[in-house]
Amino acid sequence: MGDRVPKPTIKDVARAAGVSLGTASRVINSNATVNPKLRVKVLEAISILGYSPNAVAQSMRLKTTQAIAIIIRDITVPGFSHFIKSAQEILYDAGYVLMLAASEDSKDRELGILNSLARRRIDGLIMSTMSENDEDLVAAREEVGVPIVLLDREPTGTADAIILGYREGTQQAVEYLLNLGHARIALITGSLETRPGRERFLGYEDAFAAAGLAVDRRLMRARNFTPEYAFVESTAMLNGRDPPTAIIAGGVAMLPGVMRAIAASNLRIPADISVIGSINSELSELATPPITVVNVDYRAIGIEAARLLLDRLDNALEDPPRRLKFGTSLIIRQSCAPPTASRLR
Amino acid sequence: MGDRVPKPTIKDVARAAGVSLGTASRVINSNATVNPKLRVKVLEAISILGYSPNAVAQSMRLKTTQAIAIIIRDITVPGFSHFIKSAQEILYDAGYVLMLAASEDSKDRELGILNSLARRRIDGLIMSTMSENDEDLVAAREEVGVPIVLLDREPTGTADAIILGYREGTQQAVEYLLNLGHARIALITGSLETRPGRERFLGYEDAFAAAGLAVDRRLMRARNFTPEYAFVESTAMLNGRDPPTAIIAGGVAMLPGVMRAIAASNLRIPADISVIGSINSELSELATPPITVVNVDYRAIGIEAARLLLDRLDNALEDPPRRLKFGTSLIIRQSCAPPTASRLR
DNA sequence: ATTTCGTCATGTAACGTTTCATTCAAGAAG
DNA sequence: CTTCTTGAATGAAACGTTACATGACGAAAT
Repeated sequence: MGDRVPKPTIKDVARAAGVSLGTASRVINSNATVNPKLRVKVLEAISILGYSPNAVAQSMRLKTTQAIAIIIRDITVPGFSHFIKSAQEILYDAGYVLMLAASEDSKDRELGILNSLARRRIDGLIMSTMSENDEDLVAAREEVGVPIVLLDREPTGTADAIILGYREGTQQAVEYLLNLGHARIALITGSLETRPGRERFLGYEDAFAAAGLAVDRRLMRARNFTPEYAFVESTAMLNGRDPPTAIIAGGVAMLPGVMRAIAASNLRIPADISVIGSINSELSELATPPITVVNVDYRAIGIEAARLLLDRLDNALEDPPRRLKFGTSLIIRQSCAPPTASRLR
Repeated sequence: MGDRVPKPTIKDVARAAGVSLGTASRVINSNATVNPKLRVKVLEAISILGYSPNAVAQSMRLKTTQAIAIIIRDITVPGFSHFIKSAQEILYDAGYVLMLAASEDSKDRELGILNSLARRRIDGLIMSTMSENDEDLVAAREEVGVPIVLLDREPTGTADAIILGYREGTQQAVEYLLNLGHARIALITGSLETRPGRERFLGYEDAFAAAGLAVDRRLMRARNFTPEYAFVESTAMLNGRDPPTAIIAGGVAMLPGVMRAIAASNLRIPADISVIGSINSELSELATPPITVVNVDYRAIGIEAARLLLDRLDNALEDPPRRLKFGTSLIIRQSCAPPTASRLR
C-alpha cells in the first residue's frame, strides 16, 4: 500500500531497547534466561515499533517454512472443497499455512506445481496425482523431498495414503440395484490409471460375480472424472441400443453430468432410469427426487489427512508408510426404483 | 522423505563447475553476459546435481515471496470455490503461489490470519472482510502492508475492490416477483455490516419504492450468510403469521437452507412458494423445478480480481484505488409463479 | 587472595541467494 | 611500447533470523 516504510527488524528492536541482537532474539523466542529489566525494554520496543518477525528469514535459518500444500484436480468439486476446508483448519491451528494448487488433470501442470513447490521448500504435501505410476510424476514427487499424503491413490515410495473404500461401496450400490431387478447397470467413472477408477470397476464386477451374472463391458465407461464426460457417456448409452435401466455416477463430480443427460433425454428419475451418485452433496440431497449416493465423508478425510501429515512431520520418524482406509455408506433416497417393464429389453 | 540429503545449493553448483558463485548466479538468471564455455559447464553442473534455486533464499534477498493469499469466509460455497479456482489459475500462470485461508466469519480468525500472512511477507492479498469498518480489522489489513483487493466490500484505505451489483440485481428480482403478483416477499441475507447485505436491502426497497408500495420490514432478515440461518428464518416466516408468498435467498450459500425449509414445511415450489436464489449453481440448475437466480459470474470475478492485483503489483504504482463493478443477471427458470389465491392473506 | 563457577549479555557465523564494486586480462589506440 | 578501455569473472556484502562460542562480572569455594 502507500506505506513503503520497510518493516522494523529485530535489529531495530535491539537498537531501540539498547540491547544486543542476540538478547532481543532470546526474549522473542522466550526460552532462555534473560534479565527481567531488559526483557521489558525489549517487549516495549517491540510494541512501539510494531515488530513482527520475518517468517522468510526464519525459514531461511530454521529450514522449515511452516507451509503445507494441497494439490488437487479441481477445487470446485463439493467433496474436494470440504476436504480442503477441513484440512486447512487443522493445518492452520497447527501453525501451518496452506498453499493450494489445482492440477486440472494435466500432467504438465502437476509437474510444474510440484517443481514450484519443491523450490519453495514446503514442509509437506497432500495430493492426489492424476496417474499413479507415471515415472515423471513419481520422480517429481520424490524430488520435493518432503512427507506426502496421497489422497485415494496407490502410494509409491514412502508416501502415506488415505484410501477410500469405493470397491465395497460400488459393490453395495450395484447389489442394491440388482436386488431392485436391474440388470443393465451403467457405471461411468474416471481413468483406470488411478485407484478410484479401478476400485469401482472391481466393485462392480464383484457384485455381478456374487450374483452369478456376467457383466456387459459396454456399460462400463472409464476415462475421466468430469461432469462433461459423464454427460457424454450417459447421453450415448441412454440413446443407444440396449440402454441401461440404471446409471452409477462413479466420481464425485459426475452426478450433475448424468442428471443433465437424463433431463436432456426427457427421462424421469426413477421411473425411467435409476441413478446413484458418488458422495453426498446439496444437489443429491435437494434434488427431486433426492438422489441415492455412495457417500464418503470428505470432511473427516480432510481432518485425517492433515493429522497424518502433521504426525509424520512431528515425529520426523522413519516409520513405515501408513495407509488409512475410509469406508463408504450407501445413503438410500428416492432415485432408484425397479426398472419399468417397457424399458427392459 | 527418506532422502535427508540436503539439496544442492548454488555454491555446490559453482564448485562443481569450477566457477565463482557470482558467475553461477549469472548464468542461472541468464541476464548478464557470461563466457559460453563457462555457461555450459554451469548448466551441466546444474543438471547433474539436480539443482533448483531455493525460493526462500531468493525471497530473502529479493524481498518478494511471489505468494498471494486469498482469505474468504468459506471455501466450500460453490461460487467462492469457482472464484478461488479461476483466481488461482491466473496467479499460478503469473508465477505466484496461492495461500488460502478461511475466516469462518470470525473476527479473531480473520485477525490471526492477517497477522500470520503479514509475518510471511506475502506480496498481495485478495479477501472479503467480515466487517468493513471494524477498527482492528482495518488496522490489521493495513499492517500487512501489501496491495489488497477487496471482494464485494466497501474499500478502506488504498485497497482496490471488486464490487457486485446486488442492489440492482435484487431490485430486478423483486420487481419480477411484484409483476407476478407477489406482495409479501421475504428477503433473507447476511450482515448489514458488509456491502452485499446492505445492497440487497437497498435493492429491495428500491423496487418497492418504484412500485409505490410500502415494505414490511418483518420480511427482511439480515444476520449472516449461512444456509443454517436461511433455514431458520425461512422456517419461521413460512410457519408464522402472514407468511410470504415468495422468498429471496440473498446470499450465495443460502439457497439450500431455504429449500430445506420449504421441503420441511411440505410446500411446493412454485405452487405454494416462489423462490429466487443468489448465483447459479448445480443445485439451482438441476433442482426440480430449476431455480431462478440472481446470477453473478464468479469465475470472471476471480480472474479480474487476480488481474487487478497483478496489475497493481507490476506497476507498483501509486495510482488511486480502483474499483471494478460486476453486474448481475436474472436467470429466469421455473421456481416462480403467481401466488396462489389460498395463500394470499 | 586466588581460583572456579555460574549467570547473562554480546558478537558473530551461518542459512542461500543476488548484486555491486573490484580486479584482471586482453585488445585497441596513441 | 605504454596507456586506455572494454569485457568478463571474482569476492564480498547484504537480506533478517537463530544459535553458538566467547566474554564479563560477581559470588562462592579453596
